Amino acid sequence: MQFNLVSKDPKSAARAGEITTDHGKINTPIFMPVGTAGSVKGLHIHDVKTDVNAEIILGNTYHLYLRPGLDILHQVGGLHKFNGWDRPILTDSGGYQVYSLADRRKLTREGVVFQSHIDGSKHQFTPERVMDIERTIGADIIMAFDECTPYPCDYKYAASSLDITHHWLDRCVEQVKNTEPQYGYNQALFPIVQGSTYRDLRVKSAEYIASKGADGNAIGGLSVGEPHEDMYEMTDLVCRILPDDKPRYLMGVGTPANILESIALGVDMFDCVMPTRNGRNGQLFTSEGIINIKNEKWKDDFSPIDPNGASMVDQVYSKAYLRHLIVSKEILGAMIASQHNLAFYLWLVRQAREHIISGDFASWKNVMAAKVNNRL
RNA sequence: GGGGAGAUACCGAAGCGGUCAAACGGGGCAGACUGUAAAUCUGUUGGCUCAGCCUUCGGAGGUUCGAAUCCUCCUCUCCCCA
Repeated sequence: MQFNLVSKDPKSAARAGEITTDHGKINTPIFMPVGTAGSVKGLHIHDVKTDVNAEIILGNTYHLYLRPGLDILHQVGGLHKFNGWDRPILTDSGGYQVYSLADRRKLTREGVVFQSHIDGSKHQFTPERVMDIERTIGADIIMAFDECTPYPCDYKYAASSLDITHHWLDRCVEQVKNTEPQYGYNQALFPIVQGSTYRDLRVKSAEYIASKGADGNAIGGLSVGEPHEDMYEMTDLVCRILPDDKPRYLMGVGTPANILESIALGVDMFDCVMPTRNGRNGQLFTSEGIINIKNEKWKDDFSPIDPNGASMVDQVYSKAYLRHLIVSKEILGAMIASQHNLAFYLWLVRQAREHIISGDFASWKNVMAAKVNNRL
């Protein structure tokens, strides 16, 4: 994997770049649709590619390991072959499930024992095991196994958790070094900075992660309920330490405004379930602001979902029709809303990239960040 | 013509003398959702000058300290028999 910086914004830390993988190039800053179980919920892979114009999508190690399981993924030749997506894929390691499934797992320095949310069966995830699983899934970018700490998180816990995450990272690096990709293309390991909302822990972690010389670096443990100011403060702090010539990935972020602000701090990659999950629940993100399409006021608004929208669905369907579909719990409603939101997110990061290259990102960002936060 | 059952808030449906402005569903309205245990979850849903008051359980009377709940008549629905 390679990263080339294309352009830097003179008035902020924003940059435009290009990641090259064996499955093609990724223009940064980029938003990566989340496809936890091997599918971007509600969308055909064809639409993710040609309508949303996604350049890379996510898969999840924990979920894919449980279902369909490694046998199937190995038989078919990896996730790309399985779901038909021939562009880059990134897999999260299950570190987020250490957080979100906290009441069904036991964490030790050795690893984590999960109780499956599907059938209750027990499974052990160690850094070595997770690397093996990510090898079998076959993503282009594989995430180190970490603990995403909750918020709030007391200092003592955050510090000891960080120590474990760093220890696990060493083991991930070692395991990746000692194993080969299974399908003939390369896999890049991204380590993850943790440290909750504590400056000294974040600095310590960022310095440690930077010292590993990975192809790209991630910032985790944010957007878990902390105030936005804390999230930006930590992101800023960490971005100043992580190497400039490697992509920076802010995990799990976020709202359109979060993404714009974080790009300004030097982040290159994002992922979030928000466009799909919130879309299914009737929340639309548009260039003019946020719409709760379930609200009564849209019932007779026959204008396009988003007149400036980048997706086919924006032109074809009206707000009133989409409201009807969502309110009626029609599957198509969830599909349209998800597709619209993802297309908007991808449009937004493409715009950001263009403005970084043209040199007016900072001023554009300030206007746009306010606009996308409007409640319509 | 004869016999029986029933009418409760937007809808369905509990309640069968006080703790009932009335359970529970649905619908309506609003909110939440950030590396997806989420096509999920939460709040609210008679009115008002709102820790109190007013009007409500088909209609009109009545019994009672007190009625959605008991009695009488009326209106309307549904079922069975002829």
